[in-house]
Amino acid sequence: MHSRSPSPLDLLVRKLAANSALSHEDRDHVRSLPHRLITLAAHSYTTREGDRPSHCELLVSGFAFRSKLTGTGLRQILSLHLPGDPLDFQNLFLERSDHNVQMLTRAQLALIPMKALKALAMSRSTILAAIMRHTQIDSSIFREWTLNIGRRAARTRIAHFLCEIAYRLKAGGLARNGVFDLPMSQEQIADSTGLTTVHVNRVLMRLHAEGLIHRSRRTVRVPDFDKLSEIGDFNPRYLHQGS
Amino acid sequence: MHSRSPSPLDLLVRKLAANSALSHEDRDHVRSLPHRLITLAAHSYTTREGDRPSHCELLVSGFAFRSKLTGTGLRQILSLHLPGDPLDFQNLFLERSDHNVQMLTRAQLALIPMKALKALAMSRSTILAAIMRHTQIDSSIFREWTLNIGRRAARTRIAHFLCEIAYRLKAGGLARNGVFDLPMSQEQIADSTGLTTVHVNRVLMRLHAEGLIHRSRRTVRVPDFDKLSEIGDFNPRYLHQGS
DNA sequence: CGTAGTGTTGAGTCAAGTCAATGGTTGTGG
DNA sequence: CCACAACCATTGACTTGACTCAACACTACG
Repeated sequence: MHSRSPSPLDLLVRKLAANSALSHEDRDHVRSLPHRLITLAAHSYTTREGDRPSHCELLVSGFAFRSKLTGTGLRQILSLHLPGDPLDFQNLFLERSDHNVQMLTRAQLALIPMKALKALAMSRSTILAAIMRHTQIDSSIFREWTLNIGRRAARTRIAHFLCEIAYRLKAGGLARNGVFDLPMSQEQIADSTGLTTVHVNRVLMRLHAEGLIHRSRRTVRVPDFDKLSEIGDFNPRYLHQGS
Repeated sequence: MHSRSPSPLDLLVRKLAANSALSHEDRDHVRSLPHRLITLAAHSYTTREGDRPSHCELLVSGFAFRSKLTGTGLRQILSLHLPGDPLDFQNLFLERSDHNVQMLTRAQLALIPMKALKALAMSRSTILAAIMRHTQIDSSIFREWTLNIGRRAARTRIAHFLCEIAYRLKAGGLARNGVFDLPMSQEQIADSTGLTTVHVNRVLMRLHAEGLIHRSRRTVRVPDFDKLSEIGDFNPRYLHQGS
């Protein structure tokens, strides 16, 4: 075993190995995928609906999201991506993207040529399985969002949304003592929850007044996660962590 | 090449081969998967949230759907499955199901032991890739539903829903001249679109009065698909057919 | 210090929900 | 074949959660 220099691809290895068993050999193969690092400004797109993606993107730092637009231009945010998340596995076997991928903040991405990733995946089925498992967890989150948007009242819906972010950030080591960064405007929260900006503001104000959340700028503190979970009808089962 | 007797697994072969290139050898392997046929009554479950699925299910005849419930018992239907659709690829690499799978009508299922399917998929990466592609199309449909429920008005939403079903049924050879079976109660349509039964009824009545749809029992006729598509903001791109 | 993006608030409206009753359909068992 | 039960569709009257419109305040940043 020779020593290796740390690489952004370690993030990908960690992500895949967290949910699937990967041999040392598999890990080495992932780590030696060709890639290059780029930095993007907040709001910039990496993929637009209709694009033929040529690279698979790994979010090294910063936040990103996926979205779709209606014919009249209304936006729905479909998912949120935290540092360390791969962004494009959902498109791996589709010719054209059916949604947009956009940065929420300034972000660093590792770009892995789709061809190389696909070739590796096709030659090592454990890696393909690990990727598939990751996309299936992604899909489970889509399903929970559908339930959230379709069947929960605004207050519950927003509480649920906050719980998910808090939980995922904590799992990724990005939250301490219930304090975390949520670099989203209220408009973006509205587009994530199927509500309007004004209504999101009112609900947040009320949650704040009730002491369920504390906000200053883009930092949120949740003093009692269990209480917020109850209000948000949140159960992390759908995130398929551990097990 | 020897002759083969027709089998329910031909449906699976057709489904997978429709979207991915599979060799004759691959097809033969899929066709020779172990399986057994069962018949289920309308409304029966094959999977419940929390279950550890042991079989992968292929819908041979009849209709099925996936759903989740909120803590207070409200239901959201997440997807609809037509004859020929596989039902459980979404759970292939997850230990526990995060949603329910339920029959809409009396239905025939082919049950394929998960182990056998997984073993085949792991030994032939083209097959795993075909399965993955299928689940990714599934996910694309989840995303469109999220947009539909989150950002479109009731009338548009229901029109969109009807267009999707009509389109998919037609693609599967299950609609003629814009006439097709929609074996769903208005309550089920409501749970699919994030609306209430009463409101679904009013919208359907209005669409009917405007001549955009004709209904009798569980049969629907769409005289002008393009017009309904326009009202429903429907574009079949997200179904990733052909290409 | 101006400009653009956000956040906050009030007043008024409306799409969709709630509640409740009626009638129609389907299926089943006697 | 009828009668009952269970489910489903339809409608009216009323309510409300969320939206719209329109100000105004705050913050960040060149």
